[in-house]
Amino acid sequence: RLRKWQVRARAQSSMERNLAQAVIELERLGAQLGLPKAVLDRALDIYKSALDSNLVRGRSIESVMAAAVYAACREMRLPRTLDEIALYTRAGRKDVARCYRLLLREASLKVPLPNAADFVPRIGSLLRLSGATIKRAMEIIDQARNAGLTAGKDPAGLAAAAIYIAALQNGEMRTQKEVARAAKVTEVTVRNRYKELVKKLDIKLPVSKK
Amino acid sequence: MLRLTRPKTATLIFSSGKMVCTGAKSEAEVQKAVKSIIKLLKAHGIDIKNEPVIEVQNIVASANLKASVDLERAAFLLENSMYEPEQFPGLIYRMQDPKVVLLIFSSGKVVCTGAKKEEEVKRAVEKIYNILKEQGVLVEEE
DNA sequence: GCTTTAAAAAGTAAAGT
DNA sequence: ACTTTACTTTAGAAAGC
Repeated sequence: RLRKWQVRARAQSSMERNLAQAVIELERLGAQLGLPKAVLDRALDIYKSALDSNLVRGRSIESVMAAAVYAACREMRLPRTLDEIALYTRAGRKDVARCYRLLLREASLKVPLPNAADFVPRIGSLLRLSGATIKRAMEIIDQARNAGLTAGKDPAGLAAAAIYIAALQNGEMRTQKEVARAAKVTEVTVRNRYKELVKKLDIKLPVSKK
Repeated sequence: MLRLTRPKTATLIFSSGKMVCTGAKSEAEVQKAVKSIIKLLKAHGIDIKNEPVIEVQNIVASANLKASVDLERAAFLLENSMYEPEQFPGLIYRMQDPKVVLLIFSSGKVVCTGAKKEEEVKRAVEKIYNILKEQGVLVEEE
């Protein structure tokens, strides 16, 4: 009986130690990514459930926490790409992605599909665009979705293209390079998405150059 | 661990005598590849007395459903699926009956992997086609 | 668990013209 | 801008780390 008690105490203390380090990791990630407290709280909850499902065994606290943060961001529709989060962790994005898949399967976590519109506000504010342009970009994304042009495409790339078009239409032109940098995708991706949107949604552009 | 290429295959050869042959398009191609490898080994003074026992471990096949797929709805409706367009454009569907994994794309193209028999591939492709059709996520065109 | 091998799908990326 | 090469995902076996 004493043995049983000791085993339980040992397990509990190791869990507490793990959690304590995880919180330190969470605070570091949260500060570097500039995430609101609500997201961090949710990430901690996800991490705790992962801990209870023993899925942290054998992998780094760092990657599991990064995966939990990514999941929390998606749940709260606060766009952060997996690569962005992986940038601040020692483990590579491959490891974080693996932990994220583990959370989905083993911890039966349900995360909503990423919506390109969720990326618009942040990209828009980085480019100091007006509310009207941001609204317009979201409308374009809605149209694209209804036209079935979003399947399989990177939401960040779609958001970037929609913003590029909206800005052009509202006379707040930003270069493809600027938009690409803000959205963290390449110029080529912005260009490809932009061309497809203009063609298939027959969007008319103001005095265009090419 | 050596690597050779002949009839468009790559083979890993282990000291135990076991080999892993990949890249062949048919079982007949595997037979040809294994025979030529044995011939090659013998030519280099390595004797092989037993006949090779060949087992198919995995078949990778591509198919075309000839209809586009609404991946967002499919991801929502299918239980064993994973769709993360941020990381990969295809929907990953783990089928239990023929135990295979299917990568489903919005174009209607499909990749089936994990099967050990051609018949399983056919069954799996027909099965997802019907599942997708019943779920109303197939947009027949053409 | 990781490593190596091959192939397909579609998207994104990077480098060289 | 276009092209080429390459990497993302999936499965499976082998033997060793």
